[in-house]
Amino acid sequence: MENNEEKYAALKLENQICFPLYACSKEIIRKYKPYLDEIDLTYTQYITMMVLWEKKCVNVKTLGESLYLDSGTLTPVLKKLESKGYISRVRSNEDERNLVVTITEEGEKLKEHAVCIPSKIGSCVNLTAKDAEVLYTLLYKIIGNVR
Amino acid sequence: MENNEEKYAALKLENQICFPLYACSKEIIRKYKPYLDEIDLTYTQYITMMVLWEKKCVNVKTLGESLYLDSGTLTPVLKKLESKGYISRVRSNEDERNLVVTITEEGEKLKEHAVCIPSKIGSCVNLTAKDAEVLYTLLYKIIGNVR
DNA sequence: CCTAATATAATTGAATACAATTTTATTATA
DNA sequence: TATAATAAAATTGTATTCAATTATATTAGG
Repeated sequence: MENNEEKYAALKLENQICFPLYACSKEIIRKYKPYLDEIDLTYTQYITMMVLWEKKCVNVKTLGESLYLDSGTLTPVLKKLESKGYISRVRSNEDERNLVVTITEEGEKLKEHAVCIPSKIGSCVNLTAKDAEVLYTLLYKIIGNVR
Repeated sequence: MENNEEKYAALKLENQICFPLYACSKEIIRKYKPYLDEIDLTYTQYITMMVLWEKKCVNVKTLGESLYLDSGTLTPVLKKLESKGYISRVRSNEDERNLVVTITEEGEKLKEHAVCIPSKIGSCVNLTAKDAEVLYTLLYKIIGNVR
């Protein structure tokens, strides 16, 4: 009977690796909320803007590959960002299937108000540079393995 | 002008620690899907059952503390699990504010069909024992820091 | 004892997230 | 060229997720 105690050990929450990933992700995103509220963005809108602050212009497919999100998630996010005036959504002339997302002047300005956010989150997460690097490497290793 | 190249470095997706956490969590949960489909559970229902497989009986507040979820998320999940016959939901006699969730015989049986899942996910995530331990420790360190 | 404060779930509303399907456009092939 | 195959977004439906509010129960303080 005593080996029954171990038979289901792998099903215990404390022995999961995905659960703390899931919990950690949610808890950090929760920490973003007050800062993102100040610039009226959700976390999903924020990471979308990150891509656009860097690339200026991107189609939905490429954006989805960058963010690991599909058009089912991105379409409403992009429509919302468009309604806020931060991006434009225009079909490509070369290939009408492609929707080209371009950052606006307003969207560029928002970057100034967002630039202080990463350090605030960083001090809250509070890892050493070494730990952060180890974590970063492990996470992308997993993403590579899983996909 | 060249220091402008660095001014916004912290806003690049590649310099985030939360984004790979978020992406990694989602991608692993996606990997669970075919296995969870076989036992007709979603990931949220699965981690809820994990707590119940271990504790048999728990109130919503304690469950929420275990899973980092509130009643707004848990109430519909628990109603769904009840409709599937895996749990019962009964108000506590001692304190009518508390809803006591108890696993049923059917819920116990489900454990047998779930016990093979962790190893399948583990081989897909494919970390060494050492890496998994490092990751685990870092994640719970962050959760501790953030909360 | 009575009322204010607190505690616990449930409800509501907005925003994801994703699988599956549909629509439209482009490309490949018979 | 005509049609089949493929590709990109959008749509649909289900299930989270969470902040804020509400409803009900319990506890504490006067």
